[in-house]
Amino acid sequence: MEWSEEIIAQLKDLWAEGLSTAEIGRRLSITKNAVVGKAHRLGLPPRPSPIRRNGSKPKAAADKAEQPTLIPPTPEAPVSRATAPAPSVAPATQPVAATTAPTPVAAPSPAPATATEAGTVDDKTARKEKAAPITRASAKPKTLLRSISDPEPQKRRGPSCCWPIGDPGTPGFHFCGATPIPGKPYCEEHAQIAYVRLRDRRDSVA
DNA sequence: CCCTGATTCGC
DNA sequence: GCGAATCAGG
Repeated sequence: MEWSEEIIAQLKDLWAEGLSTAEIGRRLSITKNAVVGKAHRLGLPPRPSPIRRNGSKPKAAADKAEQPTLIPPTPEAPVSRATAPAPSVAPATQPVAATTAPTPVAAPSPAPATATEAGTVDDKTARKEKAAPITRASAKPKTLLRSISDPEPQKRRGPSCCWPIGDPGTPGFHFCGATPIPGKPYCEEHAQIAYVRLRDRRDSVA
């Protein structure tokens, strides 16, 4: 796997957007493991994980007998207690990023009755499609990104596919812009990637 | 069972 | 450095 700067940039972006590792993996046509692994190596901020590994290591780690690592008795007791401190600390402008809604299912398509295509396919499979959690236009207040001609495409003209092309923050970045499928934020091409069947998403992309 | 992310470890 | 295998919680 060649982690080009661009790929890495996309990974970072998607990661920052709160997409699941699997989601990111699908989009980059790689496995979630690759995503997670790379993310860690890149030192990307970990996201809420349900698990905490530590109890046991059936693997070779088993012999990793924990050394009685003398841990200094945390000599620090600076806490003036109470939450009073933090005097001139940041004005609490901490945006906390979009960590809130990883999978908001922002699908603007309210009616699952998209018989158009769903009807034919297996009911379950069809409805199994999950809306890409990508927030419409990964337009993060990246300052420099602002310079893009129009931050709100679908505002003035017809809707356009907002699939990100390139790395947000770099000159070449842009959104797909193609005509989206009615009721969806992406064009047909990207909708296929964005909306994945839960059943056989394993090898979707390709 | 499905999902999820984290860590380990052979490559 | 990479990522499959594995682990582990929801």
